[in-house]
Amino acid sequence: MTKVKTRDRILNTSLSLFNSLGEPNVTTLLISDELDISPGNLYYHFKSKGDIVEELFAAFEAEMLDLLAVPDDVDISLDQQSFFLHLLFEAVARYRFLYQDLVNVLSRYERLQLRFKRILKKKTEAFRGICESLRSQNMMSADQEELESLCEQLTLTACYWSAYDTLSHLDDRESVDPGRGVYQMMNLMLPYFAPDVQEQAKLISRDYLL
Amino acid sequence: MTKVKTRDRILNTSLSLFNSLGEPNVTTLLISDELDISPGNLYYHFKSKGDIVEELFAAFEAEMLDLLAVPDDVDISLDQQSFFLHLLFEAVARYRFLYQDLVNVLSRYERLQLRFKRILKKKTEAFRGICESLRSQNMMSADQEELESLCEQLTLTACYWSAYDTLSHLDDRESVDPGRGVYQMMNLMLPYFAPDVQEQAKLISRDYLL
DNA sequence: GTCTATAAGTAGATAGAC
DNA sequence: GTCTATCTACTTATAGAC
Repeated sequence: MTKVKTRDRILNTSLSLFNSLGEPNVTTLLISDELDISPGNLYYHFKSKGDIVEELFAAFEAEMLDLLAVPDDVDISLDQQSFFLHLLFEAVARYRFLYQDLVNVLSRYERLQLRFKRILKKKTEAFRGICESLRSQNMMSADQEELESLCEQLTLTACYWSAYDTLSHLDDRESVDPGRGVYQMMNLMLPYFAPDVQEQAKLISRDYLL
Repeated sequence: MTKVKTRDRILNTSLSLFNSLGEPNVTTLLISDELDISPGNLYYHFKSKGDIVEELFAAFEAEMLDLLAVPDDVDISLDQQSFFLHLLFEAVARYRFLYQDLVNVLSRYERLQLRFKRILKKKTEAFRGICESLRSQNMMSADQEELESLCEQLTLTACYWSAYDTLSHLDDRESVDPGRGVYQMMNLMLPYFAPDVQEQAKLISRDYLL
């Protein structure tokens, strides 16, 4: 049978507790309690709480870098683009504990700072790539300054939408719906689309509102 | 001479430490140390750390509600609008500790949740008011759906710009420049402005880039 | 691999003298 | 109003038995 290893159970449970309670509020004791194992056992698998955080971060990082490795010499369709956004928001939502208390987490685990910033930078670059692809297909028009501002706005929104959304229902922090985020991102780009593309984009984005 | 009361010194120092180190990382001992007073003395003035946070929050809330009490039957000019944004970003920057670890702070001081959400709501309403004023002056055009999405985006950005900006320089967290934030907010509205207004808005917003 | 027991450290908060 | 001393509670982490 599929017997999940304790080590992985610790990671899974930690992630889920971090997401729902906030990483700083989750003690190693709570994690081991939730798993019905002893604190000592937890420390057999991870030499510190920070190690758990770092390993979760590494998984997040890997997913992100994989997702953001967009080939930049290919024409991108609106559908591909919204699908990309969808995946992006799902990934962020899965590791939302990082974003919810970002400054706090990054200041206590300093080694993550640079790596997080690198991901942020890649995100902006990916958005720039997408916009430039759309622009080269005459689906979008924006001057350099507008584009720069837009891509930063997209990065900011990709980061903080889930945290902002969480505010609306701080009571149950289990569920997060990535749909609204995608919708919002599409709306950010909308004004820069060509008229016919706008219509198409509106239809796609509304689907994400469920 | 102007002898500042200990109570106020505690508030000022706490605010400044919260902003630069993050509220969860600031202990009552650190605050009293910084002020060269004893921990006991601090607890003479405030019966708990939470009380300090709540009092700072109350000041933030008062400033915000005052600022957001926009009369909604008056025509608003672009200059007034950007000035409003400027004040808004300054106020947020002054209490940025709230935003940097928002979920964490609100979950530990539950009584602040509703009040914070109320401010958020007022913010969105203020933006809606401004947009509708501009719209009634034919300076702006947007359908209801666009406007709703835009106002939410403005609220999100007003909240998180300073935290996002902090990421770029996590090393020195003393200084925050509200200018970029205003620029970014103006850029969000820009596409919905009438052509001549756009030109004017671009000039204004660029001034904020310093 | 897993447990129990416990050390070591830190945070928030209080008591009582001056 | 301010100080010193101290308490309680909690968190991370380790030691050593099974």
